[in-house]
Amino acid sequence: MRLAGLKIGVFLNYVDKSMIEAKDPITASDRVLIALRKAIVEGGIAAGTKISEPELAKQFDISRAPLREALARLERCHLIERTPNAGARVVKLTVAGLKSLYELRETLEGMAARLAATQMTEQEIQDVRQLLDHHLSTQRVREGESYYQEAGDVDFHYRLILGSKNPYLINLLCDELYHLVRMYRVQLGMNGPRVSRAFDEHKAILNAIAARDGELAELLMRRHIAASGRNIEQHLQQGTLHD
Amino acid sequence: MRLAGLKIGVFLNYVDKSMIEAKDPITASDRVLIALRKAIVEGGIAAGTKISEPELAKQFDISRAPLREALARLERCHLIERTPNAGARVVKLTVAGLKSLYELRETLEGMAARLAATQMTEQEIQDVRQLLDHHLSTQRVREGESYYQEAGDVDFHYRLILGSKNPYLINLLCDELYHLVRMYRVQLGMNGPRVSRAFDEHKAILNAIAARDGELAELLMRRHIAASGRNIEQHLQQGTLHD
DNA sequence: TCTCAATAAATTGTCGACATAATACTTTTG
DNA sequence: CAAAAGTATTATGTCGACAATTTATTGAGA
Repeated sequence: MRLAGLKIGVFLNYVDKSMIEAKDPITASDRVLIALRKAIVEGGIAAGTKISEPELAKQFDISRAPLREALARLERCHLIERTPNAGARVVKLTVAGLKSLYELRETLEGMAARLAATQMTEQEIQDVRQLLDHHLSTQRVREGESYYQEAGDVDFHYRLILGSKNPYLINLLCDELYHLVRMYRVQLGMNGPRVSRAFDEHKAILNAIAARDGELAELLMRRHIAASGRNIEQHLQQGTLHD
Repeated sequence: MRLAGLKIGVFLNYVDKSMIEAKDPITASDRVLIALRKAIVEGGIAAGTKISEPELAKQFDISRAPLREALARLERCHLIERTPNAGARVVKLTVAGLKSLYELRETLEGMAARLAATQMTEQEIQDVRQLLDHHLSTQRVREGESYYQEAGDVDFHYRLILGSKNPYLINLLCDELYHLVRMYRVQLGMNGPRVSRAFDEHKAILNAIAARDGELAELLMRRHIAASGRNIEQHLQQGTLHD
């Protein structure tokens, strides 16, 4: 399964084995990457913590070689920051960082929605519609079930991004930016009342795509992302995490 | 020198020592990264070539450890593609890849111009204006001098990107996408007649920014990028590089 | 007591070698 | 002769150890 020059293996980074069949012989580097990423995103390793290579290597019972490769990939996702000859630290969650991140995400997912309106096949659109209906009926979205909160929202955005058919954009959103976005959401306990409203917004976006109206799809997606960003920003400002 | 959470060391990837003072104690990995990147971008290592780790390590007289780190960073720039347990290959230049790349670049640099219109200081705008005037008078742009072709165009875009003040966007355009863009331009011998016209477009974009008109700046920048992309696409289609 | 220099400890960057998986080649079989 | 299976070779992934640099600690001097 290929996609215009980018192998599907790229999406191994996206969501754990559930959505994409995991590649069987996961290398040791991949294993610690997934474990470390989960720990960082979910706060198991606190934001701002210094990363100790010898300590982590011993903890995962591997050499420093595959660990360093995993760290390189974490840096690529902006989850850690490395300084030459000094070491790595887990990123801090800041208001300025969140704004910059969502500013970029708004543009990129808006672009994805616009492209999806012209690039998605009727079948793909139909599948997403079925996905939304399924979430609505089965998961009791309007009551704020956690399933939709997590996987449902992810799945919807995921399909539209893939629908753009632009491999660079896909790689960017699914691999390099998604985990940091999720880190903000998870560590700030995003279970807000926005869930049900987000569902309606998803439907509106899909309708625009089905109508092949790229401009409208982009506009609605940008608003959708912006609203989500403001929602997180509120939690971040009134939380304990300052600057 | 910091910039809202991203160290300036990031820009070491951008253009060799000329524009940003190079960090004195370059690590061995950095050295081979710069050398390899130059070789790939300029065609010294042909597109599509299989990368042999032992061979390159011997060639640069280093171990495989720093070489592999350099390769990881090259993959980050989309200059090579790695498959687990198989190896790495230099990317191929394709029409589809070029379109996807410029589709993304159009969006991102448009965003940069829009943000620059509100984020750049009057001093920074003045500096860019001075830069353009200097290029016009000294380098005889209108006759198609190669200096403007290379460094001048780079420098203009570079300053606007920095002017966006968005560290993620800056990192993306300057580190991850720029070298691949340059690879297309260099390997297709872009010395076209677009040079003088590009200069006028630069002036128009800067005027919009100076007027703090973000929407116009974005629109003009998008057209500017799109025209450049079409220009390269023509060379690519009629060249020897098919598919 | 505070500041600065010198030393000591720890960490990162690099090296050479081994284990495992992929590729190329040879041999066997239909 | 073609195709498939088995073997041989090469390359990638991983390991433990050394060198160079940074950070922490100690000591000296004002």
